[in-house]
Amino acid sequence: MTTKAQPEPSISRKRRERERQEMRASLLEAARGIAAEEGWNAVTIRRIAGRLEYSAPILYQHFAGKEQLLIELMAVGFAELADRLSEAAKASPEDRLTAIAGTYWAFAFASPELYQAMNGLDGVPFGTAETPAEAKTAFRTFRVALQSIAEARGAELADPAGATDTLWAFLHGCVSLAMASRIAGGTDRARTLMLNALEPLFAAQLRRSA
Amino acid sequence: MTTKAQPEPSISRKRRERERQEMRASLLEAARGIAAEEGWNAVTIRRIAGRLEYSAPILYQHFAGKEQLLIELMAVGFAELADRLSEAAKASPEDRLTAIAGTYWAFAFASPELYQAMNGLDGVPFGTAETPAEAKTAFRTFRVALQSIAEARGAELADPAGATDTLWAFLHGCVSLAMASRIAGGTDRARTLMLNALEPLFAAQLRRSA
DNA sequence: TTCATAGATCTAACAGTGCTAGATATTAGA
DNA sequence: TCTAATATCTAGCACTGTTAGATCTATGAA
Repeated sequence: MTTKAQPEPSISRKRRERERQEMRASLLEAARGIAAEEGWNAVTIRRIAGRLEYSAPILYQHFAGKEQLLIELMAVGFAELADRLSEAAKASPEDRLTAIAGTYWAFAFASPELYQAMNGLDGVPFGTAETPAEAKTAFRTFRVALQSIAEARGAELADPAGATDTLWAFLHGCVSLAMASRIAGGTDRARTLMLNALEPLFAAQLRRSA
Repeated sequence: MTTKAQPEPSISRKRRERERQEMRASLLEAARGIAAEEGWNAVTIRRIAGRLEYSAPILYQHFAGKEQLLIELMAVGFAELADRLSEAAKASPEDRLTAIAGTYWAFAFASPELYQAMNGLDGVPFGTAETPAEAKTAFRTFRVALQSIAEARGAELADPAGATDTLWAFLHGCVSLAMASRIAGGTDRARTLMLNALEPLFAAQLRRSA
């Protein structure tokens, strides 16, 4: 592909290109703003455009469709997260691990709408509905199993409920990322990583039996 | 609330009640089937009903709306998961931890559509789209930080990429559940649990420097 | 057997969705 | 001042979840 020598873009052409970029950014910001205020299922093309006092089809001058806009927003989120993580990595070596994790957490909860877009959690439809009884049963089963394992080792869980939530979160994190093809190497590698980390994570939940 | 003595429901009344329950179950199964075959955003009321050769409004005879049906399906999923977990808990104490985790994993990937409904991952819109460059940057930042921490301890990561994915998955799992109000005790407790488990999880990724 | 009623199911419609085609303003540069 | 490019809009399509009202069908009593 040969790059033809451009005849120096005219002054107003440059201005319009800049305005295009600004419009594009405004659309992204509008979508994010609506999501922040009313959740992702309030985000419609008409409302995004309306917030900037434009009509709906304007969006297609800047994005291939709604989904493309969301993907772009996901990229924005990851860029921001990378920034913050590298900032947190400047903490002293002893504090660094906590700083990184704390920053990740803070980022997610400072901009839940972004975090949701980044991780395909659009809507979070069940967040409001109370946890169904069946879910509690599943959790309880899990907790009892963990306790039985501890007991078999002549120990007990320091905080049974906490241990349950912690290990459950880990399993869910592994599955969730693997299912979204977010772990390089495919599901087999993901599964192995999960199983490998399981033992130390569990062991840390134990204390000697009284 | 006083329970009035019912005049013994007639025979056909009982039959119709049973048929109602069957229809209800069929609707749930139809929704799940479509999701399994074509993903959750192919699941529309008309298609659910159509699969049973009914017209759309039939759904409202059994559920308050589409979202209610999904919530019901989530309950079905948790019930099934609880079943499998309690089965896995019958493994010998040494194998039990692995059995539980493996069962959780197997359940999720045997019925991804159910797992998605249970965890508000409807659509998984970005699963197909390749990971954006920004996400890779964020991962890399994270990995470099982890390596620097290891180094500061006079050790190194046995598998840097694996350690990165593992810890990332854990953070994501914690945030994701906390954000969906799935961890009792609120976000503060969730955050504490996460930070507490961080150290052992990280330590397990180390090996002495060569 | 006849008939009013309760129940099941449908058709038609509504407002809202993402998206597209075609018309219409607005601006740029000759 | 005029032509061409750009920006933007209006109108519409096929679809979504949902509701109202009509229409069948089966029930249990007279």
